[in-house]
Amino acid sequence: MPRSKPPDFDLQQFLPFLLTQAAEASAARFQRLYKDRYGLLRTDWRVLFHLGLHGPMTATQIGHRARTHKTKISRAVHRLAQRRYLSRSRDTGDRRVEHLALTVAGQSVYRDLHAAARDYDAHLTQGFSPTEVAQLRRVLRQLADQA
Amino acid sequence: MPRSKPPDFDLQQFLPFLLTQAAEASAARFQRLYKDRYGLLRTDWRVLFHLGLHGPMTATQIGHRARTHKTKISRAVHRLAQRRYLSRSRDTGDRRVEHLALTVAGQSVYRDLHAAARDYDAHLTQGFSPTEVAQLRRVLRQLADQA
DNA sequence: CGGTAATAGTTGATTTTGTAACCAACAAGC
DNA sequence: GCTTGTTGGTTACAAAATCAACTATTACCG
Repeated sequence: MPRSKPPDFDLQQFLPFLLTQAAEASAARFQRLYKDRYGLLRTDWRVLFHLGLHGPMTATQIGHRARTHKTKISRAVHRLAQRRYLSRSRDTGDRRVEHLALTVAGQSVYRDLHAAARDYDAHLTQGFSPTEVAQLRRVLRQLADQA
Repeated sequence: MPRSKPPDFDLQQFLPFLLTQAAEASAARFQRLYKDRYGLLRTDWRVLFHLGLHGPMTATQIGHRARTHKTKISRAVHRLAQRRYLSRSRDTGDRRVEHLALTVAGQSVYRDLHAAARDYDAHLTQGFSPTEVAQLRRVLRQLADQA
């Protein structure tokens, strides 16, 4: 008895599956950069990037922007502080809040990875037209935002 | 001293970041279906789907198609077999390989989730033109394949 | 044959994540 | 002031992912 394959649904075309595969493939190669060079985890470089791009922030602010759970942020901050890539300082007004900022060492790591990220993004989008790329980013953002 | 923000690189536009966010957002809502209804893990439903779509396969074949590590597959197969969603049978020619096939119960789960996946995919792509969607899938596949 | 290498699949140890509970500081209402 | 609720952040414990090592079987090759 032959198996019926509905022609209107292919797993390889299923968006969550496809998105995950594209995300994992592209993230895997970028990971080698921050992992091999600096022993960072994914959340670590995200925190690093946020601080590098936007300047001093609090853990909650980073978590909000990066859509990352606060425990993950907390542990990443801990690791980065341990390596002296960032410094923590209590807010004088609200003593629950901690302001995070990159140290000189952290800034140097950030600059290196920032350049690497820019190159890698250019490499990834190579082979597609600027229009395609712009549209891709727009659609992806929309998919990410429709919570 | 004000911080210099290179205008040519925004983390929110960085492809691996954007892809991961879109993937996580879309996967998270689909997860509720297989997790809440059947207590399945992500790899579980992937194995289930592969068997449902392509008929009996071996663990290695599934892992290859789904780009999933063999230990993940092995444990997913174990869970599915435990729940009697699939049956395992040794190959008579090569006694290392095991042929996996959905049981009647497994097929029923598969059909339910298959329909849900189809609906969900339609829901996700709603709001985009067919051209946009086709292009999106094409680009994603290319990104996923450039190992 | 006999030995080495390759393949299918599993298991165990270590790392990382997820979930919930938690502490400390603040805010609001009475 | 006191109680109740909220927020920023950490910690504990369970679930899951990762990586390496392992068994069993087959393939290759002298």
